[in-house]
Amino acid sequence: MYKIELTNFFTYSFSIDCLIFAYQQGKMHVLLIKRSIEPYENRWAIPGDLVYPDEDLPLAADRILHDLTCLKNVDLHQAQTFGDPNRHPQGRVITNAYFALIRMEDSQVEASSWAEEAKWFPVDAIPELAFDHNLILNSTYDLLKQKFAVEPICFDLLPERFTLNEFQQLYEFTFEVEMDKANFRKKIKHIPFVAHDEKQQNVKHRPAKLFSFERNKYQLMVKEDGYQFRI
Amino acid sequence: MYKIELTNFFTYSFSIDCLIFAYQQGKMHVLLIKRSIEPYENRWAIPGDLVYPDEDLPLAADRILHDLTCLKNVDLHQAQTFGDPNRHPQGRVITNAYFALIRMEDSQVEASSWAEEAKWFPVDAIPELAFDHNLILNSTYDLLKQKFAVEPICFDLLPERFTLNEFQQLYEFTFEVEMDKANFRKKIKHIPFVAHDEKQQNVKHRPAKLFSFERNKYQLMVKEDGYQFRI
DNA sequence: TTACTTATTGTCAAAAGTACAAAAATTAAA
DNA sequence: TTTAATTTTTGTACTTTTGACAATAAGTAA
Repeated sequence: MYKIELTNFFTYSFSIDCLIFAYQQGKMHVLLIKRSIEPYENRWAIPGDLVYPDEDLPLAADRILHDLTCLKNVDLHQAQTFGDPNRHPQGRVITNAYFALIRMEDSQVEASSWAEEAKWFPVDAIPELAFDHNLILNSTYDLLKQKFAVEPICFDLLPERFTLNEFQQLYEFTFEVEMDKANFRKKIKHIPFVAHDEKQQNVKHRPAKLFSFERNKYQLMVKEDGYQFRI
Repeated sequence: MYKIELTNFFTYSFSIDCLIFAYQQGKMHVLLIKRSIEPYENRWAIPGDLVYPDEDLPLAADRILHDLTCLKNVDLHQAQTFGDPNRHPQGRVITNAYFALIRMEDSQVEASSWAEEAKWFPVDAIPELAFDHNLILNSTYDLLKQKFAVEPICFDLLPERFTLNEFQQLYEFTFEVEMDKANFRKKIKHIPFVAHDEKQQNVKHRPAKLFSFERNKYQLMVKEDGYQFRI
């Protein structure tokens, strides 16, 4: 009985949109695709598609991202859900945003399926997108910046080995502040880094030491000492 | 053409679950209802129901909460979305959690519609709930604690006028720490409070001064000085 | 060798945090 | 009315962190 009522509500569909961010040349970028289908044909959009009726959300997010951009093994985090009844011109589609942070140079992006083209855009120069995708992008980017301060996700954007200056530049860009180098180093003293013997190459000045974020140690610190990452 | 394809995906329904928290007698509580319908008849559950085909999510959250518990004018915040294909025994129902913080004594709760009963449970003594509601409750409570540290939402739990000690107790409960009274007061110096002339009543010792959180001033500080609430 | 550039470390004062103590305001009992 | 008891509120001395700025170190290029 109730089951019959339930089917009355089968008038939505549900999609996932994947916001892939990368930091390159001092700017944050986001990966967009050009739609080759209606609606909004030829418009730039966040890669996203409908979830299969029997598909779990995290798996759907992986599949959809791979279908459209060929990206694999990306660590997607759930963000907000957008459900304005009029957000899709052809019916009710509620969509759940997921985001991930990646290193552009380590990732092979290739448009596929109904994505005609895939391209990185600086977040401060986004064209008018399909659907409510500008809203989704802005909200998710804000959420991202909030998470930056309390979870060590920013290291997904940096090379595996980075200089403290690269880290500082990312920090300054994200929080829109400037900091003294010496003071920044004091501020991050508590973060578990490995210092490598290796140094920066091909610079015409004193090369900086390379560091890595020590994820294992971080997880241990969280578990054992209740460590709270905060920058 | 695409439209026809889209209807193939009309095999979900979408619901909203409302997690209402209140702090009473040194403990956090959450409002649950007893289901009078299948599935999970007679089980305790988070108040939630299906979203109408044409209804926006925030409005649906308000309506559903009111339908089941008679609560009105509650400030609901969006939380996570749960979409395990098997979470509902009668079909695919993706659900979006919303949460709110309220003062128990200011709120008239009354079970209504298919809710047979509505009752407050301490979060550390939750029975086995319908569907995946234990998971939803735990995840949302964790999220709540995270938000506590960076948004001034905890004042929704306190009386309009509260003593600094009441505030401290809520703080200590939430973050599971103990603090020296004097030091706590220094820590919160930056938060915009109004000190009232009024004092605590009916205590058999020196009565404490009453304070209120100054929301207007807070919003101004955020806007003008980029103030970041952090405790 | 020297000039130049950026990395890294150090210093000192101010601000914030920590541990503990003292003073103040109220009730209840002597 | 005084005193004890209780809790609020303020103060103090010490430690740690932060912020502004200077000094030193390690490279490149001429």
